[in-house]
Amino acid sequence: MRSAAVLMPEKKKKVHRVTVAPPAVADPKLEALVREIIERVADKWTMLVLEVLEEHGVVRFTRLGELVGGISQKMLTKTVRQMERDGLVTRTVHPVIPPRVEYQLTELGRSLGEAFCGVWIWVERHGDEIARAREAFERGAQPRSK
Amino acid sequence: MRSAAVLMPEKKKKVHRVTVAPPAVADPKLEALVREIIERVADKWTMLVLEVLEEHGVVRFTRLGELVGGISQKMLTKTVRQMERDGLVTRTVHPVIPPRVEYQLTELGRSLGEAFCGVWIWVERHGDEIARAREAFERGAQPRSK
DNA sequence: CCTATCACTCTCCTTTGGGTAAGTATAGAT
DNA sequence: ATCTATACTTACCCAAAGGAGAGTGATAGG
Repeated sequence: MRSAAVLMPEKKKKVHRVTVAPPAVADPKLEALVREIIERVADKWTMLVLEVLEEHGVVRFTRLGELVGGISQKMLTKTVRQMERDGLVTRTVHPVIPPRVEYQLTELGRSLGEAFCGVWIWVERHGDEIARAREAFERGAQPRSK
Repeated sequence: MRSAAVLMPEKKKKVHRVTVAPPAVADPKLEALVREIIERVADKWTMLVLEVLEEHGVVRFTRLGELVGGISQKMLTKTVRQMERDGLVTRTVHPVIPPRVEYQLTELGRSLGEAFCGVWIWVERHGDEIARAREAFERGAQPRSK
């Protein structure tokens, strides 16, 4: 707000340091892989579909959507295709007249589901603690700086 | 592409069924809570910050960014604030001159980190299988419909 | 005086996520 | 002839995610 730059046109430059935090990693290529998988798997819909398929076995498209709940056909298709591509589910098309497509987890998918099991349990067990922490935080209204 | 609707202006209506998949849930209110927590926690940055804090203990802002890698200050601040709000981390401000702020997991945060442990292990163990499945999928080039 | 440091915040802008609605193909039922 | 059901795809559109980069405030050190 205080016209400062106008007074000294070609000076500063400042460089200002990058905003993205560079190296500091221990294992570059393994890290990159892990990073990518995490990004793919740490997705709301993927986790939800995974859970549904884990406890319902073989499910067809529309039913899968109902079980997941609140997902649009578009996102369901996209999620399931991605999971197929990643080898987490199999997609079986029965060439009958009203089309019938069935999805189910592969061995790989099932193992991922099991790995997530701990998280589901955690959520069921500690979910309310988060709710309480959030309320307390809002109430306390953090006197951060200023 | 073939002007069909113009020929019969006020007829069909079709309703076309909703696109979002309604009820079909077993436990509405618990489901909603779980859903919300999952959405909050199944986030790339949250998972990454959680892991870094889990294995480095107490870390300050810039260092945390470097350890996570590839995160912008903006996202780091946001992620960490949210985690603080949810009671997963504590934020300690030391009122010294170049500011010094330290982050560390709470007991709750640590337990979540442990719950995710299974997923980290899974990724390390099966990550390459996903990579291979993906290649195979691309190569196979799915002859779906058409 | 200038500069650097830290932990942010703010603005600007592009990319992605994701919902809605409609279209498609096909066969059997009405 | 029209309707229905299934599993999609496509087009349109808006909102949120998230990067780039500059600004801030206080102070110690050159």
